[in-house]
Amino acid sequence: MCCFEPSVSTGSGANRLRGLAQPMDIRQGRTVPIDPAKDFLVFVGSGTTKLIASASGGREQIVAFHFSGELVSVPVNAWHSYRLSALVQTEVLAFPAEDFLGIAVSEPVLQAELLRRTMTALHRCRDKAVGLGRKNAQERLASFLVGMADRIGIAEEGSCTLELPMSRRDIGDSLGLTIETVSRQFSELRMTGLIETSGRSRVLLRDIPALAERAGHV
Amino acid sequence: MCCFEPSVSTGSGANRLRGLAQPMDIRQGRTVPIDPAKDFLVFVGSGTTKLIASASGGREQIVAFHFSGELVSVPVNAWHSYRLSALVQTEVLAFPAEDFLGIAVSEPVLQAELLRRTMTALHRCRDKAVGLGRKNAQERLASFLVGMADRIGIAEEGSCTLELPMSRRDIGDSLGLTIETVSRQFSELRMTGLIETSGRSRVLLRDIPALAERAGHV
DNA sequence: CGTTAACTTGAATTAAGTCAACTGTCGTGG
DNA sequence: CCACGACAGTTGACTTAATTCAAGTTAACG
Repeated sequence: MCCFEPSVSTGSGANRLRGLAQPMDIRQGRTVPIDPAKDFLVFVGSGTTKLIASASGGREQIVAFHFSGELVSVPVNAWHSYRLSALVQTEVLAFPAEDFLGIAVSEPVLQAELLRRTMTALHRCRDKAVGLGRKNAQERLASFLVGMADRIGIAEEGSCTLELPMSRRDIGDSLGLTIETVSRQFSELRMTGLIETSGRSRVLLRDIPALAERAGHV
Repeated sequence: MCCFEPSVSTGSGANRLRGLAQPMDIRQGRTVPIDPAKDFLVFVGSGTTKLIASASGGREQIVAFHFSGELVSVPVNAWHSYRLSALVQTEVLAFPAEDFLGIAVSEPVLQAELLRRTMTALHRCRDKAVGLGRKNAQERLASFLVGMADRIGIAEEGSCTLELPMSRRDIGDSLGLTIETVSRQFSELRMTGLIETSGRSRVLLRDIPALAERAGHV
């Protein structure tokens, strides 16, 4: 459970935190059931989740993916309605944000960790916004792959293997593209030899610097 | 200087914070000069700023606007290069993020405020990502106007006046659109009677609920 | 009052979306 | 272990929203 767990499991605030949230098992494809009346902070103990925003007209945008040990802020009073959904069998702890923050005030180390994570999420979200606002389909997919390599890639000599837990639809919903466009861009990258794929979920990144170049990362 | 100033100006950490940053006056159109080797936290004392990300090919995406009393996190180790630029004559305090956070650990109230603000920024950024990923030009502009009304609008009976400090280019760079498309959408909204404009910067929002509807806010 | 840069409008182009048909993968049950 | 069915993914042809390029207008400042 990564670097967050120590803060949770020690100190006087830890017991108070435990009282706030029951551990929950979320089955693949299910939404984390949270009270729609307040903001939540959800800790992903194991598994993978996606944070989905719904706009009008049934359009959905995946705002972030989360892996074991990560913490997600799920807002409720926003312009769009958000929900957190499990990509695989996932264990979570869902804390009402206000209660969590109340406890964190008296636990500076916990609060500092929370702040650090929130800033990381903010910086990721900004980089994502740049991609959505100013990049073409090819750059978006390249950027996505490089980003995933960073988080869940298994490095090999000069290359990197990815086992993607999300479907092409999820990738499209994350990149602001249709499933068809994502597919075409996969084919394109395959054609140029930058990646290889096998089955639906395995991707081999053959040259990450070249992919980052193609992603338009400055 | 809003609700952040009290935290800065009282307590033992306040003096330490003051030692970290000289107040700076940034002239219209100039970039806040910060050491490109480390992350910064910039407090906007008065004025307005834009946080710009540069992707390859000279493309720019404005990631956020900031008004008096707000705090901006300017990252350096990200996929894109960021800079903070003044839309009008602006006073700022620029803190090296690491130093600021070091002091904040021993000032729970300051840290809590910082956390609260960072979460607000994250939630705004997510809503923005939804717009960039899944909305058409009309919805994006409507969303922008409603958002600005929320932050700097002068409410009147049933309507709201905006004095926009940013150009059409800035709006385009913020919405992931070209200046021409922004202009056409302004005309469109004018035509349908949802807004009136006078001069380059004044906008009258005649029906905010209708605009929010058109913005695709759920 | 004149100049200049910001903004607007129009016509042609293009990247991505849509619609439709086809193919491959993977889990199930014979 | 293999065959089948269902669904995920791919590919192609056509459409469309937004961009690009170009030519006016208008607002703001000296």
